Amino acid sequence: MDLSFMEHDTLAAAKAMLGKRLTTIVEGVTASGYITEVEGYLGINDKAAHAYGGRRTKKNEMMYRPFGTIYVYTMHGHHCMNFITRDAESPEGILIRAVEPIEGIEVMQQRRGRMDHLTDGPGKLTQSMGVKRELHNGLKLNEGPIIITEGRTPEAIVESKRIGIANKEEASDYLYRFTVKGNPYVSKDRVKAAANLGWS
DNA sequence: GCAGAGATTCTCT
DNA sequence: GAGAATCTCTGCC
Repeated sequence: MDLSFMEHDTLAAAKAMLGKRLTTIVEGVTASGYITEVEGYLGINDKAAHAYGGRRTKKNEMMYRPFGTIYVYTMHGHHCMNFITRDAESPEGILIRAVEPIEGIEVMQQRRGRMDHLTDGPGKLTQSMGVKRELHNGLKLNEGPIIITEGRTPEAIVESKRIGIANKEEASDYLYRFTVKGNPYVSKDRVKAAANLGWS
């Protein structure tokens, strides 16, 4: 699909990312899900972002690549996946925090070593979908094993504070986390599932 | 060369 | 709700 919606406005792109179908093909196995939760990270001026103040290191180098680049980092032994927006002048990106599983449930369960809670968190979905820093950091969306295509449309979008950055001063209060209202496949909050899981 | 932190997850209380 | 597990990179000594 056309990725040009990621070229200019990161927060608009983050909201547009909800409902897109994310597919990975790793070790010959396909897994996919609808994106249900994302967070925006606004680079230079965002104290919670890895690129705050223009900080540029070996670890966050991929944030300075063009929109459509995949940035995978590890922390506490888990992998987190971001889609980079804009360009080298604006090192911004979208953290993919949760998806609703569609395809490859069995391999997700196998990779996770459990039957539920497969993709309702940033470290969980990368584990379920086989995403690893050493394999996928720096690749381009839709030019390799990680693909997004059109999916579903959220009935409504909920804005909330980002998770895990409580000590980032004013940036802690930014409402840059977006979830599909009524979809239970999201991190942290226990959401009462809507009849259609929040899709229109 | 090493201490410490981090956009997390799991388990137990 | 708190604490441990666990891994890489950064920053400072």
